[in-house]
Amino acid sequence: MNGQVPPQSPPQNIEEFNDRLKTVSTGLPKRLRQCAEYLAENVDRIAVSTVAELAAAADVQPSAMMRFCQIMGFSGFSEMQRLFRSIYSSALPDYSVRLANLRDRGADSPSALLAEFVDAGRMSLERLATAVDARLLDQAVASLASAQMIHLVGLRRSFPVAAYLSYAFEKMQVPAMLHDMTGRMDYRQALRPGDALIAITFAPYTQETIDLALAAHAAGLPVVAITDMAMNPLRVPGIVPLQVSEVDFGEFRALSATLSLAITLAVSVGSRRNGVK
Amino acid sequence: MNGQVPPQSPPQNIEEFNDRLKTVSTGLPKRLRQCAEYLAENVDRIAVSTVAELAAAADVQPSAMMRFCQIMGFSGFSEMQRLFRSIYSSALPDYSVRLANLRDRGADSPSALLAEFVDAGRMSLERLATAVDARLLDQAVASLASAQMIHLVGLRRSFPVAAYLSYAFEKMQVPAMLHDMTGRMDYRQALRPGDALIAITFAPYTQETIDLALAAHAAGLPVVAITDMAMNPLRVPGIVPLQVSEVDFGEFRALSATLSLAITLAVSVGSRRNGVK
DNA sequence: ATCAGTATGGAATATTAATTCCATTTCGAA
DNA sequence: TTCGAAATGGAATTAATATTCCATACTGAT
Repeated sequence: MNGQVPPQSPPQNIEEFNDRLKTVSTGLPKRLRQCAEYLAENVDRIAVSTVAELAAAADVQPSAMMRFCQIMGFSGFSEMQRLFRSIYSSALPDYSVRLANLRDRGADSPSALLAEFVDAGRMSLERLATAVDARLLDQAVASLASAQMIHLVGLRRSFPVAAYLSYAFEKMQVPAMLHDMTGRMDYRQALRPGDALIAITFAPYTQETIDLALAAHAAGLPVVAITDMAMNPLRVPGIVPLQVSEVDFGEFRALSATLSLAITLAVSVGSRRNGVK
Repeated sequence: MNGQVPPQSPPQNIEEFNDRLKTVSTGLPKRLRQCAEYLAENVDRIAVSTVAELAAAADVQPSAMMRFCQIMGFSGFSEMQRLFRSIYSSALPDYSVRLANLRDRGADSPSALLAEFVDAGRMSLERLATAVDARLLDQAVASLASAQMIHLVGLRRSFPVAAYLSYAFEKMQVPAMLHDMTGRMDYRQALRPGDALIAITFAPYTQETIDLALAAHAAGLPVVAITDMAMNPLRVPGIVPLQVSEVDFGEFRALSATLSLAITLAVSVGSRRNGVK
């Protein structure tokens, strides 16, 4: 019954894929139905598996899977996989290129720029939601919740984040001290046993932040680091690393993801301390 | 120096991968460093790309990428990819599913909270993108671009925004002054003809911010107000109102939309001043 | 039970990607 | 400046993977 594949343009996105899956899957013979069912339930595996793997998991022959791909409107498995791979990495198209294009078209009006930042912000938030390590987050909250005083350090680009944390902790009556380095004074003698520290720093890393964080760590205080990449100077054993990769635009980033993470940390610590559920 | 790869067991998970990345990346030659940097920032692409694609994106030859994989302790690219593919299929389906998972971990867990903030942030950004008045934005940029000096005021909850603007302007060498009210001193005599002011305030409005903004306005300076509601104390003729309605969660908000608007303003003003197209 | 039309399994082939190898270039010490 | 070692680019090789093909097994109508 499904021998002849009607010449059809392949699905371009998940919705089209699902639609086609639905319409196609009525009256499919056994093996092809297995394919449909397996793929419907395991959409996320398509991007990272080979036909052979998927076929084995669906308990059919690779050739059956191939036929199914064609019935779905793709030229073959590769084309289908291409769709899912592109969707998967949609969280990171090349922003600088897009922006360059936008500017070349003379569309550098403030509103166009805003659209870019909004977009970048949304992507950053999505990445944060998918990439955050819940275990590390729990760990960070636990170590901060029992601290006598929470020291905050973040300079230059990261200063707003530290400042916001300071505001949030004050609101929740959690003792916190913002090290803003005014007057080049680094109140590091304020770090006392029983305290903890949150350090926020992004490439290019600010030395003062690193120094204070390492000093606290050396003194045996719990340290939580909010940073960007995997390779950063605060990646040392014992420091809880919370990684945020903000999609940025040139030298600037909107800090959406970073602030969301920070506020989460603050509220979690605050409610745990105050016994609020 | 990196010719001989010490026989080493390959990283088994992201943590180990990151650790190894860190230790390895000191004193790497040019091309290999490019690999390290690219991969560090694009970890999520590894699962769904070919060596050739990654190499091209990192602007190196495939063989360089292969060498890097070996330095990382893998037998080759395939083994490294295997690690990321296995993590992918277990850890993250799609974003919305992931959010649901985060929430499922218990209502008061940090991860659940993070999901809420991420969601709130996204909604705020969407609203901002659709609700912003392009004309007012243009007007704000125009009046700021010609100012001699830009004064910034935002206290308490809004302070991080003012601080970030201050950072951004400094980066772009636009003269700006952050009125942070330390020591309860309000340098209002610093407001001079030819200057302009950006005031950021949200309900409950901080009196000092209002005062300074009104003083500037009375002195005939252009004033741009970043605020929430339509009815706010700065809604007076002559003050350019930029409205942001941040969706908040509990008592706190992540400021995603506000910061995006702020950074847009800063970059627009900066590039108009510096004549950058 | 027989036949025509499908469906299926599995091996054969074509394609694409990973990996290696080596000639050439670059870098740094003498 | 010269030499040797390390790094690099790119082509050649090898391995893996997708895709096709066809002989065989079903299925259901007569």
